[in-house]
Amino acid sequence: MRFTAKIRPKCSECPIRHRAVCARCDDGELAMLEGIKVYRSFAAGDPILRRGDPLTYVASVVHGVATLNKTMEDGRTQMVGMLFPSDFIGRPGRVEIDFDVVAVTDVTLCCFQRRPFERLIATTPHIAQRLLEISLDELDAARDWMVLLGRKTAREKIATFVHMLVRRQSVVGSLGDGAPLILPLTRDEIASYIGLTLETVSRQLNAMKKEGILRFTDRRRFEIADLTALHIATGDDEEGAPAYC
Amino acid sequence: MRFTAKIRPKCSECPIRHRAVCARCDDGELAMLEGIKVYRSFAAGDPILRRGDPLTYVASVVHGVATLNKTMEDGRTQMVGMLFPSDFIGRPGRVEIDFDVVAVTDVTLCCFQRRPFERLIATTPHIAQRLLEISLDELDAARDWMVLLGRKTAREKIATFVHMLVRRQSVVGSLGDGAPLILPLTRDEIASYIGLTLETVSRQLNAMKKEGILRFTDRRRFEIADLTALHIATGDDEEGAPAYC
DNA sequence: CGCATGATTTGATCTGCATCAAGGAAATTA
DNA sequence: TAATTTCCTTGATGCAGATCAAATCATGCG
Repeated sequence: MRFTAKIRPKCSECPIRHRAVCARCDDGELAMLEGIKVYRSFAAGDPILRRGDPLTYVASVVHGVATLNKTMEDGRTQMVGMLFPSDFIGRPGRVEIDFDVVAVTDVTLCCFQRRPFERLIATTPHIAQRLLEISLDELDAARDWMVLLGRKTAREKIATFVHMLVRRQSVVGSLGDGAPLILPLTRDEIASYIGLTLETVSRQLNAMKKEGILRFTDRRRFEIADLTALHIATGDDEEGAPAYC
Repeated sequence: MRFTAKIRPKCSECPIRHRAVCARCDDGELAMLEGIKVYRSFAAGDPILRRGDPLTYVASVVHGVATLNKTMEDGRTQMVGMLFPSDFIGRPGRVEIDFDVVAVTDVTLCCFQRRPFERLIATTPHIAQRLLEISLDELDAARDWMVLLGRKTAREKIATFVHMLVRRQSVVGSLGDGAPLILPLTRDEIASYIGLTLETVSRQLNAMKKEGILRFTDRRRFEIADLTALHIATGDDEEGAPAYC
C-alpha cells in the first residue's frame, strides 16, 4: 500500500536535512529541491522498486529501513545493502536499476523525478558534491561487506551485522551497553545479508544470547549486554569507525 | 622500484582519454588537469599505497593492473577490487585509505595532488560528474561481487572471474571464442579476490580445462574455448553487461 | 477462542570447500 | 647449471555451515 502525500513537509524541519543528499545545500538550492520533491510512503513488505523498472525517480529515505536485493536465475538471493534514514536510492544517469528495493519497515521517501534532479545536479555543485560523498561512503561500506562475505566466520558475520545495527541505529541516541535496539530484519533476511542460512543465523544469535553478549526482550527487540565482547567477536581491529556506519 | 617521470605525455594522445576521470573534459579543463598531472610507474609487486597512508594524491591507471586489498587483524585477506586502465584510485575528501593498493603488473599512473584536484572538481563540473559516474559504476560492480562472494559456488566464482577478465581485457579487441587472454593474478591472488583458497582455484581451473572450456598455453596465458559454456557456468542470467565490466 | 500461517528454534545428517601434506614445474639468482 | 624460491598441482582428511526435518512459538483472523 503506497501513497503519494499531497503535503510537502518543510525541508528546514526535516530529520535528515543535515545528512542526506541535500546536506550541503544553501537556502536557494534547498528551495529548488523543495520545488520538485514529493513524499511517498510504503508499508512494511512493499516493493519500492523492482529490478528492471524504469528509474523514473530518485529518493532519500526519511523514515524506516529498506533493503537492496539481488536475485540469481535459480532463486538464490543476496542482500547488497540496507538503507537507513538519509540514505539515497537510485542513480542519476541510469535508466533502470538491477536490483529490488524493498521496504522492510514502514518507509517514507523524499522523491525527486530523475530528470529534473539530473538537471539540478548539473547546475548546483553542492548536491553533486554531497552525492559523490554519499556514493563513496557506500562504496567503502560495500568493500567492508565484501570482507565479511568472503572471509568471516558465521559468528563474526553475526557480530559484525549486530555491530553495524548498533552504529546505524544510534546515530543520535545513547549508545553503549544497555541501549534498546530493534532487529529490522527477519532471520531469513539477515541470512541473506550476511551470506548464511536462516538456521545458522538463529543458532549464532542464540549462542551470543547464552554467552551474555546479547539480551533479547522479544524476537525483534534486544540490547547489547557486552559491547566489548561484541566488538571482539566481529574480528575487526581496533575501533576506527568502519565505513558501513 | 618507483619513479616519477619528468615528462608529461600529452592528454590528447592518452589511451584512457575517453574513459578516465577526464573523459568529459573540454580543452580548457583538460589543460588544467594537464598542468597538475604527474606520471608515476611501479614495478609488478610494488605497493602503490598502504593502508593508513596519508592520501596525498589521487590517480588514474594508465597502463597495467592494480589490486585493492583488505587485511584482517589475524592476517586473512580479501581483495576488494581490481583496477584496469582508466580506473581511478583514491577519493577526494578523505585523508587516508583503509586498504592496500598493489601493482600486480607493471603499472603507470597519471597522478594528481589531492588538494589541487579537489579544488578542480569543485569548479569544473565535468570532472565531478565523471567521477560520480565512475564511483557509481564501481559501486554496482562491488554489489555484483557481493553476490559472488555470498552465494556462488567455487565453480561459479571461477567462471565469473574469468568472464570478468574477458570483458575487461577486450574493451577494444576481438572478443569471442579464441581470443588470447592473460591471467594477471596468481592462484593465490585469484583466491583472495573470489573468497576461496588457492587449492580450490587450481582445482576448478583445471576442471574447466579438462571440460574444454578453457585452453591454457601457459600458466598465465589462455583462451576461451567455449564462451557459451563459460557464461552458463557463471550462474548469471542472460547477457546484460554486468556492472563489473 | 481456535485455527491458520509464517517465523523461529532445535536436532540430525550431509557436503563443498578448507586444511594439511607432499611433490613437481617455472622462474630467479648465483 | 645448479641452487633457491615461488608458484602450482594433486591427494587425503576434516569441519563449518548447508540441508533436511520437526517441533514450538507468535500473530492475525474468522
